[in-house]
Amino acid sequence: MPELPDVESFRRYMEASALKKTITDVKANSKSVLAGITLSALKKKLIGKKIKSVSGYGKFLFAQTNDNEYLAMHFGMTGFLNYYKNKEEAGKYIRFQIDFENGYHLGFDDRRKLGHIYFTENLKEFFKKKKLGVDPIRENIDYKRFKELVEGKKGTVKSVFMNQEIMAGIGNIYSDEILFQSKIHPEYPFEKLEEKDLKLLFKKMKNILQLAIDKDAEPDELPENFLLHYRKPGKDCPVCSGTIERVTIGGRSSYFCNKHQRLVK
DNA sequence: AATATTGTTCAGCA
DNA sequence: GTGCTGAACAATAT
Repeated sequence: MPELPDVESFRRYMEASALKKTITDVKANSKSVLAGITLSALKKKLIGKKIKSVSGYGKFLFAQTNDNEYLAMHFGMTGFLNYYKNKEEAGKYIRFQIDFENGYHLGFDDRRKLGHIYFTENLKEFFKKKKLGVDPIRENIDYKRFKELVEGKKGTVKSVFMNQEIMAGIGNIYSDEILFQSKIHPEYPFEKLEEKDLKLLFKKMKNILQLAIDKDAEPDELPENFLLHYRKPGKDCPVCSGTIERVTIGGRSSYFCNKHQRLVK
């Protein structure tokens, strides 16, 4: 589930496994996995180098080399990392792989091939090119900053939270969760929100993302009454007597409670 | 067998 | 310029 909390767990995983080891080879098994760089160019950038640090921003993960350049990863819908030694431990859908001097490999596993690998010399430039908005967690934004970011935004509440150009990192699952816990319908017009709604949304956004990060983005570790355990039409709402319904926004399924998330106030 | 899926991007349209 | 919709990308899982 590669939204912000998931990417943060990948960051820790990579930090714990792939740091400070000399890279001996780089492989790409899928035509579409590399974006904006060829395999031969990437090899020149990585072989013989080490990863110095790993950082996250929005749904991107960045591995900084000792040349102060960055391998950037976006995990699409089904991507994750797998550090392993023996072939038997390799994931089923490894699209990209880094080999280390110690005989271990870091695999980029991505069943649906919607993830991409980039390389950049400059993070700021990369953010700009990707039109990446502010990461609410990594920048630890306060309410004032949040208000500035969403000032004047139109469209549905859900689409504003999903829009990576406004704030980076929140996807379908966590935007639904934030709205569910804030008791706001996903199709409610953003511009009609009152100050108290905005305050609640901000608070829930911070709380939910931080809790998910603390729990390593493991759904089983998150509270039983979170919507993410009930993403199916007809399920009983875990916090009231309502029923979970589904509506399509921006081509994605939004789940919400038909009783405590009202479209008309 | 039909339908749904954690993401991004782009064309077309109002 | 804004926002919405659908399609494309791709491969399962239920």
